[in-house]
Amino acid sequence: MSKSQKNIEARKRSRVRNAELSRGAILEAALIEFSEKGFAGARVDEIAKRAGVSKPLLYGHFGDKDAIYAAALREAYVQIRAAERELNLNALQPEEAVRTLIRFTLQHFRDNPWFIAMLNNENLRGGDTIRGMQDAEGIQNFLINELADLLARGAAEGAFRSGVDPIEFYIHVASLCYMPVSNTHTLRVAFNIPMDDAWMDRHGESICDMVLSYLTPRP
Amino acid sequence: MSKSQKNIEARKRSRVRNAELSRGAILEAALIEFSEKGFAGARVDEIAKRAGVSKPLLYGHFGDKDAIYAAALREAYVQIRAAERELNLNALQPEEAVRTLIRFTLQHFRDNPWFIAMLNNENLRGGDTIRGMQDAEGIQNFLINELADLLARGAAEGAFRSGVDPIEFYIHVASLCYMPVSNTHTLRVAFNIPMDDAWMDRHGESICDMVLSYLTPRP
Amino acid sequence: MSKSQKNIEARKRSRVRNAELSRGAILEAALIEFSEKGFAGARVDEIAKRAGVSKPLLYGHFGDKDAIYAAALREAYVQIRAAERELNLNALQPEEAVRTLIRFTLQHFRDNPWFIAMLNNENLRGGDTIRGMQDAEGIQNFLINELADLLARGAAEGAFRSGVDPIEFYIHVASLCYMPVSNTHTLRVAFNIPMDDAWMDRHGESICDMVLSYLTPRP
Amino acid sequence: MSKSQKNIEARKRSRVRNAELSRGAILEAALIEFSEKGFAGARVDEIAKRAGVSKPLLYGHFGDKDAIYAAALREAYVQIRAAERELNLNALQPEEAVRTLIRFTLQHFRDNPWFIAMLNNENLRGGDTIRGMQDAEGIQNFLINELADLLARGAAEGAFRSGVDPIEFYIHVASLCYMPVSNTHTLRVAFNIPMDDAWMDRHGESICDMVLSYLTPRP
DNA sequence: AATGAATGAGTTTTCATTCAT
DNA sequence: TATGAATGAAAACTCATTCAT
Repeated sequence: MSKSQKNIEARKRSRVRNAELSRGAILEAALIEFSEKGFAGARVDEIAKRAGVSKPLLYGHFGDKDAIYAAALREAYVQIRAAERELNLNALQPEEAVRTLIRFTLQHFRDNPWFIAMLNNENLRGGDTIRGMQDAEGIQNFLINELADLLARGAAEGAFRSGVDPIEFYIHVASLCYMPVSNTHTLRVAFNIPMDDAWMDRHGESICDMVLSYLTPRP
Repeated sequence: MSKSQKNIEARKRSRVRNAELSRGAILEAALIEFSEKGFAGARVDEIAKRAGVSKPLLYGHFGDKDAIYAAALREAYVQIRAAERELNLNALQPEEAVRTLIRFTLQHFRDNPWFIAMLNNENLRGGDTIRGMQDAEGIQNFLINELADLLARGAAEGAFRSGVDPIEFYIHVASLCYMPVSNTHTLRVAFNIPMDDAWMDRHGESICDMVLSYLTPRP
Repeated sequence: MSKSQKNIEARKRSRVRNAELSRGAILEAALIEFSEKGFAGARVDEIAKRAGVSKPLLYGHFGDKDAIYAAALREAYVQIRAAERELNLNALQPEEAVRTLIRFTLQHFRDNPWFIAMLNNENLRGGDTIRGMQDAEGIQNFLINELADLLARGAAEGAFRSGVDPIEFYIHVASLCYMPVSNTHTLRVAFNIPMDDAWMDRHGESICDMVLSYLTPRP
Repeated sequence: MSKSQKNIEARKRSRVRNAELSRGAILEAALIEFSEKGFAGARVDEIAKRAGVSKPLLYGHFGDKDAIYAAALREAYVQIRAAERELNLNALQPEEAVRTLIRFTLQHFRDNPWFIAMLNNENLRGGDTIRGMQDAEGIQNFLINELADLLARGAAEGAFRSGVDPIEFYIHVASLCYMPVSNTHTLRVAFNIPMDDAWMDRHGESICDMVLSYLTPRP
């Protein structure tokens, strides 16, 4: 479950003591640790060691384990939102844009398993932490706005049926892409299937088919 | 996250010493505890207390925390499979059968959140335990067989397109129903939507639309 | 650390429930367990399992772990005394008798490591149990009497110096034979020597030399 | 079974946090506890309490109970070797040197019963720990070298027979001095003898007689 | 006489958190 | 700002012993 770890590296190199670097290094370490072990399984010691920081420093920055977790969860969203901004659906034909969105979403989940892990953990915990996050609401507005434009454009061109709610639609797409990644291990065993890259790629195309058949207007 | 607790109740009532009853009570308690807290967060003390049993008895029956967890995971599948057998898709028209399957699956996940919790936890742990389970492979054969029959029947009648793989198809259905339940909390905040029963019911119908549009043959 | 285990076998064969057989089987099992693990390390469960007996039966016979230990310690002496009665020093020339005694003693310790283990454990415990044993005093009278005869005979024949105290003498002999067996492991490492059968045999002859040079009258 | 406890005392006096001092205090406490109760009977709680230290600190320093035991065993050898260096046999006439060695060895064992206890425990455990000790081999080289010199000198002067192996010789001496101390309790009961200081002193002289008669050249 | 089922009281070990410098 | 040293509280697991049949 690799992550950028820019700050961790930077902090280790620099002899200068820099609060911001420390903070960033701790966040990256926390993200790794929490996503790999869950909240209860994560160890503050391990986060400190990974960040190359003493525990008192870590506590000084964040307060307690809950606060570190909350910061790491927010960091997960920050990082994932940054990646999503690279998507530019406006430049593509509607149908192609949908295929691009789906392939991107699936690949995105496959590439960043720590994000899925953080979401799953947070949901298992009942969402207490994200509910308390100040600026969390509307956290994925960017994507939803892009999608709303796309759906409108497709409907205007006659390529898509009209009246599709962008949020509901996005949840369908996210569901179809999320679950095979999130539940890889249990699916592999329960259905005795490989769940390797080839399978996943094929499954992605199947998702495209389903979604597009849904969008295509009926005669 | 309520669960049946039949054995727990029975054990409390009976004055008789009965190993099987104790085992069952422990399993029920373990299922509750592990699904609510995850592996690392679960407390053996709590399982014992909930089962109305001493810790040594619990360890005597299962060995260690890992073994209790493994038994609880298997129990989750056992219980969920039992419920699935009540579904009888053969008696329905193909399209109606698909709607029934989807509504059942969604409701099933909503009614048994402990099952989703167990699956998520196991996937977060990397699937180590289910991979080691002896009889786990092909764990959902019953459902897949029912589905294969249904898809074949629909195709024969001209109601469905042909060539749909039942496993792939089931994974789509499961994905669409699973994620909104599993990720209720983060979705609620990220998209600022209610995620209540009404929303969920509507979403279920939307899933039906998508899946049926996928199955419907193109002209 | 093999032991006769006659009773254990007999009990397992017999379908008849026999209190004496059970007692014997428990004692043998206890002797093995206590000599291998010491008092604190020994497990009552293990004793019961080895004896093929339920724990309540075991407790019914002896009372508690201390009592089992006390019975096993007595049993150790009973068994070792039985073996010593096979020695017949009277039939031999004095010098040969001493060599025989030494070789026997050394071999005896090598063959019955559980005896040494029981003695060491009891001494580590401060001898509380043997001090409380009723008939323990003068537990090795047989050997001492044989020795007293031997020394007197040797002195009368001019082969040995006179005035050697049989108990003190026996303690020297026992010391020389006991320690290399009892401390095999630490000696092997501390002096980097093999402590194998060949070494032990040679050491036995060296003990004979020392003891006989002590007994031999000076000019 | 008293021991020096220098570090324990020092740590209690000082308000300063000092890892080395803590380590030393734990070692002293562990040596006491393990020698009094054996490995299985020793309590980590008790070691911590005696050292005036919390359990986590103790585990932080050593790892687990096995590791504490291993460190205590090494410490036992370290302390006993230190004491042995005070012996200076070179300055004495050969015969007097042997008497001095024997009296010292016996007194050494009487004064430091924890050392005998540690050795006995380790041997009861099968020597697993000492076998794994890195620098354990040749642990008593100093004494053996002194002895080799002494035996050579005695032989050169005609006081001793020649060809006596120093290790074998030392094992005889150690055996004669070790067993009466190690087995005091069982000997007392088995032979109904006092085993008090007077008896022990007399026994020491008897050991001198035996050893010197062995060393004395025959005509 | 005998035992499967059960447990109170520990025992080792861990972990989030703080102290002293 | 930073950290090595330290710990209270709790967690997993064990064990001698007893209950109910």
